[in-house]
Amino acid sequence: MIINKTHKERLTSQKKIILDYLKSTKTHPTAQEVYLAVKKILPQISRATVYRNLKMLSQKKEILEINSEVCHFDGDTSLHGHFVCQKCDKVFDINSLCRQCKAIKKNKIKIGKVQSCNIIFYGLCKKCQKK
Amino acid sequence: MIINKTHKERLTSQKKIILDYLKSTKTHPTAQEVYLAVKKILPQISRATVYRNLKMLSQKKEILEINSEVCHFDGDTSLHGHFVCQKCDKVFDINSLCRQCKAIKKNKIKIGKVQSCNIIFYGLCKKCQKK
DNA sequence: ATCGGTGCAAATCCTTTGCATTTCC
DNA sequence: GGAAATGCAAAGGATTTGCACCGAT
Repeated sequence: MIINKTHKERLTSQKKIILDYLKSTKTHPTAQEVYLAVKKILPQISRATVYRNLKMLSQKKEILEINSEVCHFDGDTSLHGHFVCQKCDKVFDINSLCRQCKAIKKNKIKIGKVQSCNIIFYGLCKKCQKK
Repeated sequence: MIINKTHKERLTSQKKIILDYLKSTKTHPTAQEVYLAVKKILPQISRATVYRNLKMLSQKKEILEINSEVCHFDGDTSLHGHFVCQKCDKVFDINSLCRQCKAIKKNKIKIGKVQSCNIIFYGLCKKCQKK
């Protein structure tokens, strides 16, 4: 007799704090920045745990991975684009996305089934332009 | 008296072959794949040279960097998007980009000056869906 | 002849993994 | 109590760098 084991995921304090941090910030932190921020609350946390949780959370679409040159994370999973400054490496939200990108996101494409997207513009932010 | 030195870039056979390869293929190769392909023509080439040239060429916008989970390169620098299959890691071109993305690409944005963009959709390609 | 580019090997950086231990349900 | 998650340290993989030599202009 085969028993259907339900491998249930557990909510550890580490995971909760990582997710809370990402939902509360708008800075689009890197894995390293998440690690440092969470370390202030849980000083004994290891990088491995942060990486494992970030990977799991983005697989389950609870957070968004922004694959620019260095990977950033976003707790806001609504459809929006990003602007990355090539000088200061800051990430900004771009909320005005057109119908066509939204249509592609919603599977309206011949190539395959779309699950997520990354719309990134690179350039110099206002602040860095003035320097 | 200050002499304006013109640090002139040289066209080495290595750089030419790397660029030719990228312009001739539509497979969006990774750095490793470029290395292997170019190695067939120039067996003594080193990875360092490939990395150095790829970086230089994309900085000068002669090629395009596609920052998905693993970085791919594209010799076609015209404005277009990509679809990356999360199973087979193949990259497909998406040529229908919306007016708004084109407008953003053309600097019409408050956040800063746009220099390049990366529009990537992730999902399963037709072939992998059938498996 | 100059000095930018190359090849090599070592260094670095980011991320993953194996394993003993802890902790959530 | 038992599986899932953690912390640690070590491994892995991709990319960069230092340096002596080579070769394009």
